[in-house]
Amino acid sequence: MDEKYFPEQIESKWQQRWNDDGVFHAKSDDPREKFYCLEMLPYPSGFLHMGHVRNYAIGDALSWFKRLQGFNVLHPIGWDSFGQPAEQAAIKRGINPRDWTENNIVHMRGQMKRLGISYDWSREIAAHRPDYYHWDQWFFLKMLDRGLAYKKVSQVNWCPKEETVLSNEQSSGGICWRCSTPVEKRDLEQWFLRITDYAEQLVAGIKQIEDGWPEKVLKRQSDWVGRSEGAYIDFTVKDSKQKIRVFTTRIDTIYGATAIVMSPDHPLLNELLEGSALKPDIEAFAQKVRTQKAAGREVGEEEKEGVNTGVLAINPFSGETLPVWVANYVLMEYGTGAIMSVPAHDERDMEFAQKYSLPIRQVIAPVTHEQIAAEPSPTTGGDASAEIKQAFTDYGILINSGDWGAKLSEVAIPEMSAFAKEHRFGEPAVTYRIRDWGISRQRFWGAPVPVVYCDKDGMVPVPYDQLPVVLPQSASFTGTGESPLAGVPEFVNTECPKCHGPARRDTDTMDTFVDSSWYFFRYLDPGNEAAPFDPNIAKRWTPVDQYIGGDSHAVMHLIYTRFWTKFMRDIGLVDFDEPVKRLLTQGMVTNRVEGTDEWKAMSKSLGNGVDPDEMIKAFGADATRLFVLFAAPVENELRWSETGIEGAVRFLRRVYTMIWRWQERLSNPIQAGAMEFSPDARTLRRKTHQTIAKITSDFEQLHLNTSVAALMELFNQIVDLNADPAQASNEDVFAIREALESLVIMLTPFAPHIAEEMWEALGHAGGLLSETPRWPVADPELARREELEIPIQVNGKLRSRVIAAPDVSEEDLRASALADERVQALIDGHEVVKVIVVPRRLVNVVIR
RNA sequence: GCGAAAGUGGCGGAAUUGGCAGACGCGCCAGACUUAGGAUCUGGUACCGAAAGGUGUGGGGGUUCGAGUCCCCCCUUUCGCACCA
Repeated sequence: MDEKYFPEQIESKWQQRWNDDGVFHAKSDDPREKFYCLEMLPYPSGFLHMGHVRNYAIGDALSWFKRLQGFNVLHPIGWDSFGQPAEQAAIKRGINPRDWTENNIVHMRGQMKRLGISYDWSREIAAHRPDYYHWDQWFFLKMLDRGLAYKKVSQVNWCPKEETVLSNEQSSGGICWRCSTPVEKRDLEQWFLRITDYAEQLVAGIKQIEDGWPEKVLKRQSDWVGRSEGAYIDFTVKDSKQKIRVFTTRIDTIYGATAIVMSPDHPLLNELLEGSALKPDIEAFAQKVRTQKAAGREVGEEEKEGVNTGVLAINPFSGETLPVWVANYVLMEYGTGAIMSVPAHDERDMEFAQKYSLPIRQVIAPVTHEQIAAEPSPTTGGDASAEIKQAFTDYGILINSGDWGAKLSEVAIPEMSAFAKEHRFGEPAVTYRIRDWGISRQRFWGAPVPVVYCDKDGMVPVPYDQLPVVLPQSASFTGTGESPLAGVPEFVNTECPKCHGPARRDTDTMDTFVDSSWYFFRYLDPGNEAAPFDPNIAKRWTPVDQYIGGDSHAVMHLIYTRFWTKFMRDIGLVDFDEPVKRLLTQGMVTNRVEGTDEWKAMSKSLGNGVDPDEMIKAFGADATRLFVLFAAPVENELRWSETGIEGAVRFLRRVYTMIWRWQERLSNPIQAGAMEFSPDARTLRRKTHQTIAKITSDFEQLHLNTSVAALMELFNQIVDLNADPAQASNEDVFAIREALESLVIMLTPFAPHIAEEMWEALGHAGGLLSETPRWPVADPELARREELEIPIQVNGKLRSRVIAAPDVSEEDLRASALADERVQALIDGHEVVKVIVVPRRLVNVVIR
């Protein structure tokens, strides 16, 4: 041990020691209470960036905290190693994706180890290895067995830059999640997973996790699923048996419907227009809309456009005849692809009606609480003949609505739905916005879809005992949007499992989000060759106690993994609905983009990246991690600046130097006996216990920045004591040892290497981790303030203070406030109206 | 356009949830030690004022003995959704 602080020596020493002793090995048969701490597994791009460092530093701090508290902590890591960048490297530079990926993993694993993150490396997994994607394929077949995987031709999202299909979640907002390129639409035959079958559960399950997940993420998920309650209503086409079914959430406005509007893609359209002179015009219009849509969504709202079909339909409630239009603002993907247009009570319908001079009829009137109380009459609340220019979209009271007049919307909606059902022209209905998950990718670097096609037997799943379907060594990487696997005859040509005749393999691979939907279950049992994992072992560790990652995955990974868990529950692998109890979405680490005022996430292409290795080299892993955690609350954006990190080094060095200074004195035992603490020593002891209490509770809420601040405060208090090791009394030594040992233990989650080093210097052999919990427990007596400095206000303004014992009575406090000289001077000549005494807080004298 | 969240020193950010605003750190200023200082240590650092004192948490109003915190209006920023019937 050296008196000077050389981080690289200390860090490599302890990394070696931890590794040799296997201290981060989690054992499934350990009887202590478990804690599963998980960070989102990285894509092996080649280099860690500071965002990773922040992610792992947070998870590591929590893992250490729980370990020191005596929990059996599982803290694993792995690689989300299938995906685009590997293939791009192959296309651009001719490198084999497998070699590229493996090399990157080697480098990044080294970086993680140099950071000293306390992972259980024996559980490391990688998605691109056959022993992992074997189980992706297994899950796919299970879904196929249950009808949850299916193939269909549909309009899919296509990223023109990456030349691949994207799921709806990956193209949210109309742009590619990875490269932000606007997506186009293409008709392709694709594999889908029926996530829509779980739509209801994905909404309902939110209740189970609402205490542990950020509200923001749950709101996005709930919006994404887009549950909507309403009704289907059938409008019979005049002079025909055809019915046009619409979905509405506002059946109470149906008497205000002045048109039916259909999507240009509506399948019924062709039939309805049979023999109509308008057919060519309408088809031309539909084609125009399709072209606009395929080009990708424009920024800003498109003008509403439509054409009258000449067809008429009958409103089943009123018997009224309505024109049927086709318009670009009605989406085939939502509801039934047709709507009833109620201009008076829907903004979009209003805009459309105004443009094409459709009638606007008010059927809902605003209603006040007084009116509700006063038993409203059919005419209450407004003049129906008045011209309306703005849609009134709130609930209100029905007018001009036949038998339903005078009812409140809330009452009319369920009654009218039931009426429609009774008379067989409609029914209550729930619709969802979420669409099935398209998982086919025309890519090489992914898990092959385990299905073959036989001329005789058609589509045949690969039998479970023939898994995994292994990716070939290589392929021709052209980046043309064709599956590279299609160009590998050894792969494509196979034997039909049923008839043993010649057959062709499916040449698409699965979305990499399949891999990440269940990876944290594989950590529990990574070597299992018979199943993805043993349910009994999983029971021991799951659900995940704390998950940490960026919120960019709020409606991608995080919704897929919830879906996957519910599926695993249905096939008996797990016995719960929600995989993650608590979720932390950490803020991004940003850096100024060279030559601009913009702060953006660090990336190679922007040239604003910071290399963690350089930080480690210059300041040490401990200081780098400490700084990242101290610089901002974990959920905030962290704007990188190198000036602050020196403060972290300075702090660590000062603590280290102090330990060194006291080492000798502290390692000699002091005689037990009655202790008489000096006022300064008492102050230090109180500070120590207050700090323990604060940090312990801060950790529960992951307020890591304030924990570090509290450690610094405690250290400053020790410095203020300014004791000389050679002269210090036994009591001082006791107080200082208590403070320093607590400080070292509580510093461990932030700077584990130097903490271990200092713990050893304090005379403890065997390292900080032990069977008995080391985390200090605050003495409530000492953590409480010994005396209070209570502010005295006059008319709400601070005028003086009084020192009092914590248990001072209200009367005494009032008396001492009124006796205060300053206060008396201010009272002089005024009337004391009242004196407010807040126990332990303050006194406010109100004068006039 | 709709929705949500947030506006506190030069900067990152604290504030036991209605009770001493600015903890902790960065930066800056002064001093000490030094051949030297981009090292270290000590002190200072919201604003106005020589001081006493006054003013201060985006702006305006309100509730309260007391408001960074609660309520209303406005402004700004960030994020999410963008025809979801």
